[in-house]
Amino acid sequence: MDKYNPKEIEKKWQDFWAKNPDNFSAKDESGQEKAFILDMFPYPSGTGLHVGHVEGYTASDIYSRYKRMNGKNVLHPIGWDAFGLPAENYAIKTGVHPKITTQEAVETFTHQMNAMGFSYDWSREVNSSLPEYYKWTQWLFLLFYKNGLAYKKKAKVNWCPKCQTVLANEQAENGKCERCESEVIQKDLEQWFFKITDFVEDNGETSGLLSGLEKIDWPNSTKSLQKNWIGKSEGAQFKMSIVIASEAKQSRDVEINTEIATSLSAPRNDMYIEVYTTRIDTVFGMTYAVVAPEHSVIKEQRSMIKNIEEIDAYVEDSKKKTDLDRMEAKVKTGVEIKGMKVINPFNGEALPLFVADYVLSQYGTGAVMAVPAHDERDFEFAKKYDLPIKEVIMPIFGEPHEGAVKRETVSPLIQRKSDGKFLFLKMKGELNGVITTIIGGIEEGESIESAAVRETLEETGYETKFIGKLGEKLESHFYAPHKKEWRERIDQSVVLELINENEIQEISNKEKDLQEIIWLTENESYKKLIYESDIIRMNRFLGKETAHTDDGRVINSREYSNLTSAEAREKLTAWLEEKKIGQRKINYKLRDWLVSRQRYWGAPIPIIYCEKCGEVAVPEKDLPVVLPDDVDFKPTGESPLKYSKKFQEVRCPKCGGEAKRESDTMDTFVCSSWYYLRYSDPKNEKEFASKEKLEKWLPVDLYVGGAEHSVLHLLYARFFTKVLHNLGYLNFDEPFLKLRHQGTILAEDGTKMSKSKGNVVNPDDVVAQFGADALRIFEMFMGPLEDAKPWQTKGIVGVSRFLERVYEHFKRNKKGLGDSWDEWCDFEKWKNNPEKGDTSIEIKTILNKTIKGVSGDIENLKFNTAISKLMILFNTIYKAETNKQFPRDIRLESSLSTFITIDDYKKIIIILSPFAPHLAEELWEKLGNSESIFLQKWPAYDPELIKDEEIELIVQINGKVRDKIVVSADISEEEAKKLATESEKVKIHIAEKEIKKVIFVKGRLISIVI
RNA sequence: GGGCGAGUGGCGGAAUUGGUAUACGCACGACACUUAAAAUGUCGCUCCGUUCGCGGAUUGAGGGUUCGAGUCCCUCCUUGCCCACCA
Repeated sequence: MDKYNPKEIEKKWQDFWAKNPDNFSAKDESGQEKAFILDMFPYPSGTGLHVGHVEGYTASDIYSRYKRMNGKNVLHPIGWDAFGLPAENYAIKTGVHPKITTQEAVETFTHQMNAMGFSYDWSREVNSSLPEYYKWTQWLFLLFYKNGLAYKKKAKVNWCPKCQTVLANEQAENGKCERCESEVIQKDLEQWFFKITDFVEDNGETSGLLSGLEKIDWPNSTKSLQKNWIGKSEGAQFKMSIVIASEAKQSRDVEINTEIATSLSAPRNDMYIEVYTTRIDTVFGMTYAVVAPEHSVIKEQRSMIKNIEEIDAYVEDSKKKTDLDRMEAKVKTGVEIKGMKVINPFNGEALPLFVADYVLSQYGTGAVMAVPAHDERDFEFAKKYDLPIKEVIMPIFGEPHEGAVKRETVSPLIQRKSDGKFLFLKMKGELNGVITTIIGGIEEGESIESAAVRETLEETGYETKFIGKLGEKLESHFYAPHKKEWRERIDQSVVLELINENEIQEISNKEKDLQEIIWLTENESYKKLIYESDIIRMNRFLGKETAHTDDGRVINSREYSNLTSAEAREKLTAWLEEKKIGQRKINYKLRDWLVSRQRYWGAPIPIIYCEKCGEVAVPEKDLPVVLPDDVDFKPTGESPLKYSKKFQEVRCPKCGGEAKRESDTMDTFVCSSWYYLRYSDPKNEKEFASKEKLEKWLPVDLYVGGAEHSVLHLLYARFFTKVLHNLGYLNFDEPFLKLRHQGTILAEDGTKMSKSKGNVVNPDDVVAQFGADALRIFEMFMGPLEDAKPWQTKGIVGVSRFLERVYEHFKRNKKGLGDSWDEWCDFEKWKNNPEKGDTSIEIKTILNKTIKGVSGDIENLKFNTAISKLMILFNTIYKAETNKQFPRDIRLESSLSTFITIDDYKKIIIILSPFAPHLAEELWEKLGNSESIFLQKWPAYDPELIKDEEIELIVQINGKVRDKIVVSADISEEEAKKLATESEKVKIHIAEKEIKKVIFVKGRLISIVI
């Protein structure tokens, strides 16, 4: 037997698995418990598989093999997300048909996947670009259409001038095309949409896209990305009447204007704008209002607008701007609409109205109330145009508020008796004749300007009050109890500064005076609740010149003053509803999904336009609408399908008259939104999948794929599942119960791998050099599955050496010194060796521990630690056997003490097998087995054997490790204490001191406090 | 600007979820085998000190809770990813 030769071994077993596909196929008929383990199906690109693919696929492969060996009926399929722009763009450049490039890429991918030893069930392979697949994509489109969930609408859409197609909002990142980076422009076009917004909230029995997140095991980051994308916000929408500017001036009186405002409910006044806000509690701070350039008020009230030319010019100007321009504009721009004012219905104030493109037309009502004191954008705008800023929210200090962090104890210095009202202020100056620093509190409700700090000095009996502003000399006053009045003190000068907790600590170390003063006022109370975030909030409130946007207590708001923000929102909204001026309103950032594309390489939308009958669905019997082959790909702004006569010209299915086909195709995300369902029944010609098989295999138990799909694919797939659940086709409403992302594999220097940098690692090269088993193990060993990890070319030799050693060790464990494998491996002798008896206890223990550990690690997808445990197992055995060096026969003799029975040896090979399937099959065969190792049962561990009889008890003194003593594992506390105190090392440290306390943690440590 | 993570040796990373920090691997060093090198094997490898027994420090910095903190709490710093005028 020769050296470990992965090339030979791997080829051999890949051929074997290809000839025995049943080993890995999912059994429709089996009564065993199912496990659906799914990889995100790849886009078969011309560049082939990259190391990132290999990472995710290896993880799911290990998991699948493990589950099969644990008696699960595993469905582990693969397929191709084969439609898409790159193939079409390549066709435009070279004239090679996408069908051909895609087919070639699929072959390359298939070849590479087999070369990695992935145990897919190839009998269930799907390809979204084949008619037998997209027939059902079209069928699903029609299902949506018939249920009012697919509709056509003229819409302002993101248009990529380079790709010559419409993009979904999700694909127009930062105003740039996701694929080609060109700037996206806005176009008005007839487009198809899916009503994804109908499924944000629960819909009958079907959980919504939001609430459904709560019941699935997904990474939190992915859940929160989806939540943010949906962007739910709860607020109020209300009408503000528009009045002629000159009239508004006369009616300052609140009563009158409130009447005008409330009279909006009457039909005689339809002059109003409607605004949406989540901060109705700040409504009394409104000092102007803003509409988006696209807002209808500009078109409808032209006669009222005095500066209409100026407004038109501004609107024209912002129309020209792309979304990118608008976003990148550092300074907000806008123009006042002269000649009209809007009335704040709450106080009747007439306020100026602006048009500005910092307001988005697509969100809410396209109009907002502006509260510069409490909104950063409004603040910025108000500063620029010199508009008034009116504060109506006061932060709350020293009181529980949203986001407050409760802390039960604080250091003595800032434990002050002041009824929970804290503001950390440092007063530095002369106090009672001594230069000193004190830390003071502020009464709730007092603003910093009126009463800065109150301090009671108990030794004088006088309460002292300092009045002034931060950074300035304060006036100090004292309260004379006998006169019951405040008097000014002139003998002290104190400067007030804001400080944070760290500084308080520093002061405590440096200034003893301070401590004394504080202690004088302090000694009754050591424990107090304070709120850490107060310091930050206070800094923000006092420090920067900026809007402060936190909730707080409402001020300057008539009868609503003194309410908290939350209370005020409730009451103000109720008032709006009562007066019929407005109502509660929930808005979402998520908009309906634009699914039509003016492209060739996608599934045609199965709709026919007839002059008589209008829009007609293609009848089910006519599906699929096949994509024609003879098409000119050159983009024109319209779908290439428009120019295929054969495709275009069609009879109306209703009236038989002349008609035309819809020439748009579907977004590829439509194809990938349901492919996981198809795996359950991939050959079905009558249904997208039979109900019975869907119920057998779905939902997906584990889904592994890149985090870049956190929003698009994963949201759309959930939407599809919810629709199908809602319509009674599925008995589950979340498709993927457990989701894990593989982390990005970075280049060696920690940057992203990219073709342009030339630092892409090609898995083929690694396989050629080290073998697939080595690459699999290496990628799993690099670190946690979900972390981003840099590639380390040198690191792979470590796992390669490990595999070599496994192979070498296998050889060495055999009897005989001949050269041929048969002579090396006298298994009969090994099996029945009467002198050897059982596996040595040390090896048995570590083997059982490893079985337990590796099993647990695979369950938790912690492959890096699983591999390290396997390495430890082999190192232990190997080391024990090689503790004597050459000559070889002595070494073999020495292995007597580490003898392993053939049954235990089998267990070792089995637990290695999911990681290194080729090597494991090879060794398994060499052990004389004819059946594949992957048909074997995963070994169970013996719980008796993993218990340690003796442990190393750690002895700590005052938290420091001072000794380690070997004791029996179930040692009692008394015994442990006795043994510990008898230890010489411990005696030295205890010396004469008294033992105050002993903490005993069974089986682990004993901690002595002196 | 907002959201979510992460900071542990020269490097990738481990740590039973509050109980021996640095497992496993890479790189590095010494030795063995060799004419030599590679390969392989054995030993060493956080830092500082050391009389070679051991002592001290250490998980981005500072503070807190605890008998005990990489792990929990607070502040600050650095960094990654995603979102970004959504009222």
